[in-house]
Amino acid sequence: MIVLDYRDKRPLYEQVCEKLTHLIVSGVLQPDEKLPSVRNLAMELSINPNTIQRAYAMLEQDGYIYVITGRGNFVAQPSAWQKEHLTAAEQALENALDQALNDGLTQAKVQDIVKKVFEKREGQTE
Amino acid sequence: MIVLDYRDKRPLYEQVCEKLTHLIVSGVLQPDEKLPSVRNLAMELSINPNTIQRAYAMLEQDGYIYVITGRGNFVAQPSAWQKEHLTAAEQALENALDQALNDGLTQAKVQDIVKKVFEKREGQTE
DNA sequence: GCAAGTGTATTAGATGTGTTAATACACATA
DNA sequence: TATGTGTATTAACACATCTAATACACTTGC
Repeated sequence: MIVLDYRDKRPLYEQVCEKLTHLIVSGVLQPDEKLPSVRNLAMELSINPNTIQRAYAMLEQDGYIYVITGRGNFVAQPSAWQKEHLTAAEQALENALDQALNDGLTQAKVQDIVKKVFEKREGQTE
Repeated sequence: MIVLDYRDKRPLYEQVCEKLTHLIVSGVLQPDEKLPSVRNLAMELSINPNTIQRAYAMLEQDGYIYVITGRGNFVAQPSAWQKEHLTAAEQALENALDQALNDGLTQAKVQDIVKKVFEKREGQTE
């Protein structure tokens, strides 16, 4: 379900958080679907339950999952996270574009890269 | 010359590095211009000289500055850093675009944001 | 030559974050 | 009642960051 990258310098709980978010947003994990228990996922990834707990707490904080004590963690309805998720993604992209122009990339070069990334996608999923 | 942001979660030496890089790339600091001494900049920013030293070492490593022992640190010629700086910026933008599409932004939405950022720039420097 | 300013190196300590480990408790379900 | 669940707490360790205090070699100007 998840594979950790120990070359990644980010904290483990952040990686877990990001990968689960991606599974949720992409629809691999459906709304109301039960996530692995804290202890099970910790076992599977060979890390401490506290680290999983922290990741789940962040996911709940951001509305991606909801918790029922004694039962488990479940994927929240898209209505709970979709809007904020998209605006966050938009903000991140805007910042990246600003940074790119600050770094001296021309508008033409930026458009080239946009086109390149789009074309790379065409060849894959669609 | 530089203002640190203590709300920023990144290390101080990284902030110093980034801000000096920006001053160099944008031409505010000219080639062969002398940078503030390690001790002076440390005093000015009220941080430890070791932290400045670390930032300068990274800048030298990346080719943005050169060092003459006993004299100081100086801005390197653009030929020493321009190419790698641009390719790094291109790679960063490509990653950001990939992330944006992974996060569910449509190509149309991406183009909207690109256009918006371009227009925002027109109103400023040009 | 000497003093002052420069980069550089070293060692030690304080602090904060991430992670693990070991428990404990409350709740839900079969 | 037993098991699986989330949650909370405390301690310990590793690591990165940052500070502090020195020390040394080099360059420059007097």
